[in-house]
Amino acid sequence: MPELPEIEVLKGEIKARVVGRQIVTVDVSDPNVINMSPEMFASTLAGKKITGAGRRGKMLLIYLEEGLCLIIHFMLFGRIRLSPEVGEGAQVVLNLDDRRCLFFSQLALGAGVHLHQGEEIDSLPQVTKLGVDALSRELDFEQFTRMISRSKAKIKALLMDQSFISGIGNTYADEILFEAKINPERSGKSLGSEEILAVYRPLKNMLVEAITAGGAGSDDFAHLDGSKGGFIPKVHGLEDKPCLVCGLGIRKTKVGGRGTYYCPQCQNYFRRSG
DNA sequence: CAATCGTCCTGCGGGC
DNA sequence: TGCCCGCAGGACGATT
Repeated sequence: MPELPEIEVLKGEIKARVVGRQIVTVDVSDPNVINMSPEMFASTLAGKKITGAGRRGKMLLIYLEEGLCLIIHFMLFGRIRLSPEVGEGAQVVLNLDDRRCLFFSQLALGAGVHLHQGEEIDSLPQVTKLGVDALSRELDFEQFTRMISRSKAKIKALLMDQSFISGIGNTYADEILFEAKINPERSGKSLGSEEILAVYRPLKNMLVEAITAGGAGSDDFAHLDGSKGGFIPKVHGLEDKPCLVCGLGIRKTKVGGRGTYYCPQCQNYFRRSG
């Protein structure tokens, strides 16, 4: 499922390949995923030029002429694709002036393509709720330490809490904690300064590396052209596979109701690293 | 078929 | 005692 790096990759692709194009017509075959009548949606978008792209947490922004903005949340399986032909299962199709179309599919569980005025975006409830962006310079080590050490919640739950830090989902939370050698069940409060640094470093670095790699290589993410990213998880989704560091089997549990993968040896709960 | 995913919401209980 | 916070559990919908 698309997290911060995947959205960032899509944002770059929109900027490189779609900005400057004009939307000619719009087809909506699933009105559930938009936030107004299909007629209003289509007539508002028709004739508008695509002017930019952005991101808020795990949401993709597509800016248009006249201050309009599409805000897209992909949730679990949502897809966006740029192609000369509309793919199967397209729910919303933007037909562009170069005969290509930008279309969305597999939007479910409240995922959607919502049209707003650009200046409204940062007042939307789903945006105001977001905590500091994981890649923001504002989230420096001091700030991160303050936030983590104040909380009794489990570190994995904290990393995934979008109102706390935005952009990190289940996959990268597991990968960051594996890299940090910190057990996902440890509370924020229980972490010493070195341990917090051990989480902070991969938090910043891994997200950047994943963007550079073109996002996740998993089946649930694809680029605008359908190709996959190159980021391969070391623990997430790899139950019973040998840990790349110690060779012990990777274990799966639940933390905060989410499937959680970790190495019981490298991420021993009682391990103390300092 | 049932588990799963991310988000939102509700209700419970522990701890300050 | 009262309040806040963490967290479990359910709803949602489609995919594996």
